[in-house]
Amino acid sequence: MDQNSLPPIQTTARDDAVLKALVGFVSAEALRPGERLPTERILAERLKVSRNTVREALTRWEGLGLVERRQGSGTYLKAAVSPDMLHLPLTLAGGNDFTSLMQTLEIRRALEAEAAALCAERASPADMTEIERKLDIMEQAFRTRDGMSSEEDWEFHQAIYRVSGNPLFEQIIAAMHELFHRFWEHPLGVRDFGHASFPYHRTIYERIAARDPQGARAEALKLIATVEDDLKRGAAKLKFLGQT
Amino acid sequence: MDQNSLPPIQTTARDDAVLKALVGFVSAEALRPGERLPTERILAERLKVSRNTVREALTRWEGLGLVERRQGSGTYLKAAVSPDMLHLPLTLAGGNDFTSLMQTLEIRRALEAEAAALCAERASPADMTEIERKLDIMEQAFRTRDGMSSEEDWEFHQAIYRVSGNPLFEQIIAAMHELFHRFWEHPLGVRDFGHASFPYHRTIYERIAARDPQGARAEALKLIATVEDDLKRGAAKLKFLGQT
DNA sequence: AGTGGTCCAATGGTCCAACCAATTTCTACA
DNA sequence: TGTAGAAATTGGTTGGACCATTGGACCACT
Repeated sequence: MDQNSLPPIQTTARDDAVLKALVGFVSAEALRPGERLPTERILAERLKVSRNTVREALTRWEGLGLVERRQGSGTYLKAAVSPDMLHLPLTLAGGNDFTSLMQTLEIRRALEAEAAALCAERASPADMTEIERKLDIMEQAFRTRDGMSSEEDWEFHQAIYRVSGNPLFEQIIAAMHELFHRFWEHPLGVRDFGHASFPYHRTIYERIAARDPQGARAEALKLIATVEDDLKRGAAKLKFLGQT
Repeated sequence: MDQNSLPPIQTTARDDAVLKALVGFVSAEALRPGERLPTERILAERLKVSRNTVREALTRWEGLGLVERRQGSGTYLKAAVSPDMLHLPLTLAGGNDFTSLMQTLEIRRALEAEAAALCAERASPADMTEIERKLDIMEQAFRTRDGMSSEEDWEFHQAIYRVSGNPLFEQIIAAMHELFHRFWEHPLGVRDFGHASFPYHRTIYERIAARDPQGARAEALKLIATVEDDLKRGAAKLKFLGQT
């Protein structure tokens, strides 16, 4: 039997309907991020549903990062809303241990390489200027403080993601960045952590400037490889010292 | 059930506290996906919180795909829950259009290549047997139906993600698979959609079997490239016909 | 033994009315 | 005119009620 010939019927879908109505409202009113939505009480009255139902719908949107609620103030739009959005809720089993850090690094390696390659294909002259500016700032910070600067480093990489033309790169890696950051603060006792990765920032930039996707991909892979090496050294050191 | 695994929560930040308490409960009871959570009324009573607050917390979890609620039956765990989860709500603007499909394909290309490379490094003999089995099934289905079979094809790729040793690959791509699937059903009028990618499944397998990470990476990139080409052809065709 | 029907308790879904807590706005006083 | 305090606004929480669906128990009939 064809499985699709008997789809489950849809009986009740109150809050989904509320969501749909909200999408329609935001579109009709042309609300832009930062603007305030009607109050829950007004929405409940207009949509002829209880305030509880409105709240469930808004809770969903809040979970998706589409909306921010401020008690006493109101509910504010945080991102553009369109009728044909697609949501991919991901929950990663994170953690601070060596294994999960390596796993997130593997994901980052994959995305970093691809973003660099796409960047090399698509960067406009203006884009290149912007990336070079971020690179200069990063190198300057490196020389001044004689060490990797996670903040300027991160901005350089973000610029590449942005120029890649695919917002998903930045979204995914940004979500994992918190994890990296937490870890960056305590570099496992490896004093020169991140030093090895420094030169590859410029080589990546050069490959992008040369419109060489494969070269950019290769350099990005080398960069992440050095970070992985540092991570492994740190883990080995901790293990040697008997820590977890 | 252990009474002490659901202690009353502290004041302020109610629903976040409820979520934290729920995480603790699931951990303490070692609940596995598919098992049923306590009813909302019981949770409300144990946590000394109103049922509405419990519902808001569960709505969050439902939005994250962690939990499924069935009226009249109960609330069921859909995924493993750990205290240090990382939530990553991705929102794609535009559902079925060409741009967002290409964007997800770019992500998939990145992850597919990396997973194949890792797979080539880490696959055990048993793993290789499993992958080859999936490959045979897929090729069999291809010859029988004279066309790509999204189901068997998907299983082959999943096997690779699994053998890569990094669950994040499967999680991220699985989250996007729904999009691919919806699209696969309506291949944009390209009759032989996916045909071109067929031979690369075996070449990927061969590179993995040969313990050749770079080769596996290259073959995976070729596979996705054929899919992208099909997608572009389909988009051009639609544009030619004046559709959207 | 199996089939279908009926009933009933459990459970999530919705609603209401009130109050709490944070924020904003208005107002009266110095 | 400036500012502290009152009042209104708004999201957060509570408790209670009822509805819709589910799934098991029980029963009559074949």
